[in-house]
Amino acid sequence: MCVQFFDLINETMAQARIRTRIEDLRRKELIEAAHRVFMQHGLSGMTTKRICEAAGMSPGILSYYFKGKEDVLFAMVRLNNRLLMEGVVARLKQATTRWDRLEAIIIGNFPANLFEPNVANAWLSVCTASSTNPGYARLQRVLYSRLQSNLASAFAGVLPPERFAQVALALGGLIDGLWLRRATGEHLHPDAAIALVLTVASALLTSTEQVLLRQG
Amino acid sequence: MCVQFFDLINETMAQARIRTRIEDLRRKELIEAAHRVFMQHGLSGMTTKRICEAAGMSPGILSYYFKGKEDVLFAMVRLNNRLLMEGVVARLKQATTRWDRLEAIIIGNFPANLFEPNVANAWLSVCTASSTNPGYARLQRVLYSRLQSNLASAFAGVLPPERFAQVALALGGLIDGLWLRRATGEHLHPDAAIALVLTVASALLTSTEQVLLRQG
DNA sequence: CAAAAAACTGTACGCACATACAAAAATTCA
DNA sequence: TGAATTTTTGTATGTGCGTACAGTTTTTTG
Repeated sequence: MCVQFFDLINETMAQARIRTRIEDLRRKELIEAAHRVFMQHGLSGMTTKRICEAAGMSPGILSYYFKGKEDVLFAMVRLNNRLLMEGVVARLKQATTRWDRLEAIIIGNFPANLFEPNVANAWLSVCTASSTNPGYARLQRVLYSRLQSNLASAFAGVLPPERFAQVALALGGLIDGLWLRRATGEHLHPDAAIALVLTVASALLTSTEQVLLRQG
Repeated sequence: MCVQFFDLINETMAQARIRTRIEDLRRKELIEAAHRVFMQHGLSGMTTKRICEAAGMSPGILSYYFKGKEDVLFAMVRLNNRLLMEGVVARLKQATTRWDRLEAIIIGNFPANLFEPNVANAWLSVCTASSTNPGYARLQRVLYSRLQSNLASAFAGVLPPERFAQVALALGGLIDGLWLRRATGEHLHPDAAIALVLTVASALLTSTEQVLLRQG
């Protein structure tokens, strides 16, 4: 969930007008600065002033290159997605059996360099804000459905719909819950989180189901 | 987790000075108004103005009866705890076997009248804020340890420490994750959530462990 | 029924923030 | 080089917020 969270459709990228090299550079710098501030201070602490400061620019520059704060945030989310989804997709492509795909999804949801309190808190910030902000809510929906379809690709043909819904909710919920725990500072190694989710997955699936998953 | 969340030690209550009847009444009204605002708008939307408005009073009244906004929040949390914990405690007392206790804990974590997007969002608000606010962080720690000790009382003598840690993390994480999913508006009946957590618990425990739990 | 105390009102102050924008600096171009 | 354009700066404006408090109304008291 959390990794998929950093995803967004690149629609605005497609209709982007031609820009100067400097404009592209500055936008990139600001987005990266926003990313750093976001990770360190969370969503509510991500002020325009801090972003500009982190980028080494004057406080008013943001409104010159972006429509507003939200604009930067969404650009930032796009950037993160591009970086993070590569790993997940690569893992999924290497997988041969359905069980490998399941493992790839779970492992991909706990990247060692991201499963940290700061990142988890930043993610929580957006989860919380999505209750009032339609933009974030839409984002959440996209990410949720991506995890869902990833899991569906792993379980396709093995689990009946009803049972798939149960397993997917358990695994997805557990993944989210572990990120939430990490956000509160609980000491939890990514490998331990992966192992736990896999343990639950094994426990939840019957032996015949597991055989099917490992051979398909 | 979420139910325990509304818990707080009644220390400030104990050292409370004698108050007029009106003062107690107004404080109560303001706390209940804060609760309503909190549930509807989340933590960040819980402004003093809105609270006073919801209580049908003038905007400055809050600073007359409370030290500040935080003061109201913590009073509100105390109130919620008193209301909600009664149900959980009652269930725990009726339980005879350890398995009954486990069921009581899980059921108590998904009260039908509370497992709703508004409440879940409010809970998430505080989870998020606890990363920066030490007061909220302390609250979180108390609630977490309460769930942990509740689970420990159910599994005592049956699971070795290491295995208990695993099961407790899985169940606690799943509970949190399901609340988080509810916060995003996912349609999820409390009974379904309870059933899911119980299913995972059954799947995670060996048959001999389950026998021990059901007879102790 | 005054006088005193309590309860309440509305406003004003200070702060943090997003955003807009005029002016200045840097860069490009002819 | 000198004008035109782009880029950057610093600040100003407006908003929303928590809080304090002087003043007003209501209640209690003797």
